[in-house]
Amino acid sequence: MLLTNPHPLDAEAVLEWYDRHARDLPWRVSPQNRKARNRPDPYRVWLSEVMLQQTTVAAVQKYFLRFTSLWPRVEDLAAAPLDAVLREWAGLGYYARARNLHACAQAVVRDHGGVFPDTAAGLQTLPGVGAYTSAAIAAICFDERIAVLDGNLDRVLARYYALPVPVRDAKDALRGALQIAVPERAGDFAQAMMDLGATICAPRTAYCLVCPIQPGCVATREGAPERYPIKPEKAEKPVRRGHAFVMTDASGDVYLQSRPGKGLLGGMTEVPTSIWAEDAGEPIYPATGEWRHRGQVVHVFTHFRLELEIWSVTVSPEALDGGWWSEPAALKGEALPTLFRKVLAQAGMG
DNA sequence: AATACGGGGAC
DNA sequence: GTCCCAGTATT
Repeated sequence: MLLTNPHPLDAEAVLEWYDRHARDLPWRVSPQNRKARNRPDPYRVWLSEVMLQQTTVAAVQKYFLRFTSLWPRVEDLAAAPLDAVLREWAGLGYYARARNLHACAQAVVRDHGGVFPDTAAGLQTLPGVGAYTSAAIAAICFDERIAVLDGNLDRVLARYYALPVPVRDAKDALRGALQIAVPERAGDFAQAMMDLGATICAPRTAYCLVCPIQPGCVATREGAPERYPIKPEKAEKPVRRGHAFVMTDASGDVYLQSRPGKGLLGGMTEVPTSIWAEDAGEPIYPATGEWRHRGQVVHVFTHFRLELEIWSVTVSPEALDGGWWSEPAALKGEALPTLFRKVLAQAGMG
């Protein structure tokens, strides 16, 4: 893919805009503060970047504050039990991130003396740190002059070059075009471009009149910047169906168990369910008792839609093994993903 | 090159 | 309802 815009990306204009309009975020060092030679803590930047993978700033903030309060340094996180990390990550989604986060903290402590590598190449060897995150940390923490290409930049550059194909078919070309533009203030530039994408060149609306790179933007000149990026058509989500079983004992405690360590919701806590398939089939109750149907929970994952029939019962706790009984007041602290919080709420244990 | 992998915020 | 978000690992 050849990018034909004759106007190079104007990094100076972007930085000038950023100096006046940078977002104030808990993991960020302001451009004014950076000019006083202050750089952010790589641990905090890494933690924020992992949390922000496919996740909005709004959703991340309270998790970031909680994690840094519980575990202020990478050694603290490395020393924590994985279960504790999963409990705190519950609700944020993409739970492989939490498992990799913990493994990464331990790798930094064990293999790097508690100090994060200071290059993108070194960072990318760590668990859960890929092309984007390694570049972001290297630029933001160490001003490595490297292209930091995330979903925001995909959109900004697709518009700037009026990219006629889906971004995934021109990733290398976009990275190359961006790389050439990276200035000495690489960290501020990376954050500036992401702020630009989040606030000016937004997905549904582009506020071109206030955009610092509007003069070179081909999509703006064409008159319909929101037309870009070109989207590949998305496949229809299949539906899976099943049953979920909420058991309480005489004292009102709820039966919980752990999911397998990998795969969907890996390592997280659940109530027993049937297999999930195209047909729910008849419920096979995990214990005998007077089961009551409590309606349905619908939950949409990235690649399928799940419809669970909810059943509840009061049982005596003998014939169950492998799990544990949790007091209702303790449910908030369990590693329950949103799906199973919805299931418990539907069963009256919310 | 495709696919698996969550959840919620903003409209 | 829809869109899509500071992506990575696996196949």
